[in-house]
Amino acid sequence: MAKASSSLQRMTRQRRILMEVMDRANWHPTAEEIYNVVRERAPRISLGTVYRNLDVLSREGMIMKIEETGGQRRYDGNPKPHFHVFCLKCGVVRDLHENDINWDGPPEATCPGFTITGFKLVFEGYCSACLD
Amino acid sequence: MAKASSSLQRMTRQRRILMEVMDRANWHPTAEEIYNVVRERAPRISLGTVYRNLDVLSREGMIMKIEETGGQRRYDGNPKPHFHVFCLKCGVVRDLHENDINWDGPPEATCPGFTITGFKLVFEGYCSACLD
DNA sequence: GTAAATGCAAAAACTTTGCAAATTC
DNA sequence: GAATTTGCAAAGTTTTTGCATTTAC
Repeated sequence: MAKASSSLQRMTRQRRILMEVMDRANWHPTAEEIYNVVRERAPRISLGTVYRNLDVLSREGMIMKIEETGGQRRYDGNPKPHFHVFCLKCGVVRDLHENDINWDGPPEATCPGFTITGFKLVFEGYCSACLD
Repeated sequence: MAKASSSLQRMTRQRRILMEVMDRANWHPTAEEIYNVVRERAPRISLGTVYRNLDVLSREGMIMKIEETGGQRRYDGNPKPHFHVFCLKCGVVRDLHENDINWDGPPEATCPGFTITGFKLVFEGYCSACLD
């Protein structure tokens, strides 16, 4: 089994600001949107640094990466288990909490102001070839 | 509510071959991989046509688009409800069927040859602003 | 002091699009 | 014959990367 070494070795100013921004974000921004917010406090930060840190934080389980959005990837500063719903037309993403879901069989959810038509469920882990 | 008009108006040679390829695909290819297979039978097809048809077919529910893969989007020729598992390291995607999942609460799955560490659940539909 | 992280800019990767020509019904 | 679809090529988007410099510990 691969050693789970932390990738968070140095708390740089840029990383700290990014973490604070994600912690306070109450929506599901794209990397570029995050970049624009972080830039208010770290004007010289680069988009590359934002991407690198978002990768680190999501690998460390401190944020969530949402790929199933029908468009650009989005990020969620809340790492606690919860789920999402997105609009097939405009792409907006909203949170869904465990309590809003009927777990009696394949999940069903109701979300005020949303007509849900389906869901996607993807598990993740390691195949035996990659598990050393 | 928007009219659910079919986007499959003409069965072109390219579209038919693509549909046959997807129907027989027993793995989860990327658009480019599909392009390479289809090209064996339709050498002049363009990657743009592949993308356009993959979009049409997934909007029509004839194939599945898998975005939550940690990398490139992948496509699944099987439109029947089923789920996926992917390797966080090498990115391989495998199928999971309903019966392999424990639906008693938040889903748990076992998949031979796979160590599962988590899952993502995303609902889709239409927000009230987009539902006309 | 040393290794990790950044900024910059370029490149890579992926996807969409405009338009004339070809094709389907 | 009319409207859809294609091929081509270009452009658009999104993400990653190499490398010299800076920064954290």
